[in-house]
Amino acid sequence: MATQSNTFETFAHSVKLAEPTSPLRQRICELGRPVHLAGGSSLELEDAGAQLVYLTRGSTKLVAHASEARDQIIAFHFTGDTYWIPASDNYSYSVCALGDCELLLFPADTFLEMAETDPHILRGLIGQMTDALRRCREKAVALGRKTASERIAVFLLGMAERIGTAKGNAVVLDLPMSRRDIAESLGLTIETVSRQFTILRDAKTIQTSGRSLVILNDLSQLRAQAGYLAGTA
Amino acid sequence: MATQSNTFETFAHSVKLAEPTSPLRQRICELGRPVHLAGGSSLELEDAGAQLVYLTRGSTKLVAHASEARDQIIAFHFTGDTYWIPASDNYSYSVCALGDCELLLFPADTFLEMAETDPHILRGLIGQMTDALRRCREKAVALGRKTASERIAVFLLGMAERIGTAKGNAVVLDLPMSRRDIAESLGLTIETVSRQFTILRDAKTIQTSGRSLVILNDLSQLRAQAGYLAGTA
DNA sequence: GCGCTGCATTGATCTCGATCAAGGAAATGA
DNA sequence: TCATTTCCTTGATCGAGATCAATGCAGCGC
Repeated sequence: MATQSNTFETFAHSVKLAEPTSPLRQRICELGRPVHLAGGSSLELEDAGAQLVYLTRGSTKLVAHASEARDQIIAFHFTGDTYWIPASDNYSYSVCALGDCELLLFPADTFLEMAETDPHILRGLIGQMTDALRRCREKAVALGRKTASERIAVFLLGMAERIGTAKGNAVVLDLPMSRRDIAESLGLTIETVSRQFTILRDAKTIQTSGRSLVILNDLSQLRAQAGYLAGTA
Repeated sequence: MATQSNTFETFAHSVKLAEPTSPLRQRICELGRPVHLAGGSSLELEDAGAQLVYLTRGSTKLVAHASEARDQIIAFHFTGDTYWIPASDNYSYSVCALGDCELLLFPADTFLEMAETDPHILRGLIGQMTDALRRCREKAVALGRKTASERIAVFLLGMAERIGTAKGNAVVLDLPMSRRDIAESLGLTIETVSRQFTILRDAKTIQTSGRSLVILNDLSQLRAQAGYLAGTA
């Protein structure tokens, strides 16, 4: 069907697969399992090893499950992102849809085996991974050394960059994740997140409307609050 | 000189470079800059872009500098490790020697350009990066969701795996990093780290001798304290 | 419309780890 | 050997954010 071939189309473009006629490309596309995930539902992998995901449409959260009811959201992903789900080790990992999603799922080891001969794909993957690593390291700094208000500023700026739409000097954000998700991503509680939003609202740095709409009125204020190294653009 | 050629030798082995006669291998080895770092001294990169490091001998810490005097140690590395130093973005990064070190420094972009045609090397790099990413994600869980005592347990178990030597049921650790380093790696203060060591010592879970020697007497106790997912080996 | 349910906000209190402040032990150098 | 410095440990206090507890509000089915 049309949607499905489109799925492979955009994926092929994203990882720089060879032209459509290439046998490698065909083999890889056959490997990919298209999955539809309804909002709120999650992909439990039951120790199937590391997976490579291409997110065709929608937003997901990558969650690490620690002991008890303590989850840490490792990363959010949006339409067009390619990312790894690690095999479960000390924690188990799952992907959860924030809204309805379409994704392509590849067993990472088989994918790599197939791609072994194609430097283009490998190079593309390395790019994806350096990106993921950079983001994860920045997250580690935030979780290890930042206050609640700094973490919120970092979060909002990060979201602005990835899913914000400019509107004059302001940026409009339609957040697909709940307050709980934000809290679990930032190592805080829902209440703290909510209080920080209130503070920013009172300071006119942001406006909110309903549960998901946030307007960032003062980006430079947010940057000043983010605790970034002075003199960084 | 002998040491230097050994340096390249072990590096070539680590990233699966082709046999010694290969011209690519020669070019890559010429690209690598051997650096000696005295204990405590650090490699400031002054925004020279991302770097690839091969640590021939010694231990290093990879530090992210956030605003003011707040540093977060992203990772420790030991003899034989290959790792990326990200280009500075919102934070600046530096590598600091915990003791005397020998390392090989490559500009990441040039290295990748050269390696572009060699699937073996690319594949090796992907392996390194998935490892780094897994560790960084586990660190994010620890920093975001774990108590001080859990973090210490995670740290000790991690070190045991990487640089511990088994001694019967116990593991002997000769930690190359200071309490301050441990604190900066775990998002805690020196005092808290010290207190947690004292608690573990009082519980006979560990013994210490001098500043750097730690003996882990009860690994299963540490594992139980680490807050790992139940039922994980 | 109305009531139900789940999410978000706000307030009161508590707690873990940070901060402040001394001591004590180990490495370093004369 | 002793002095100096640096690092580590221990104690007392403080505070940011967690926890506990309502209350408010948005979305949804009826």
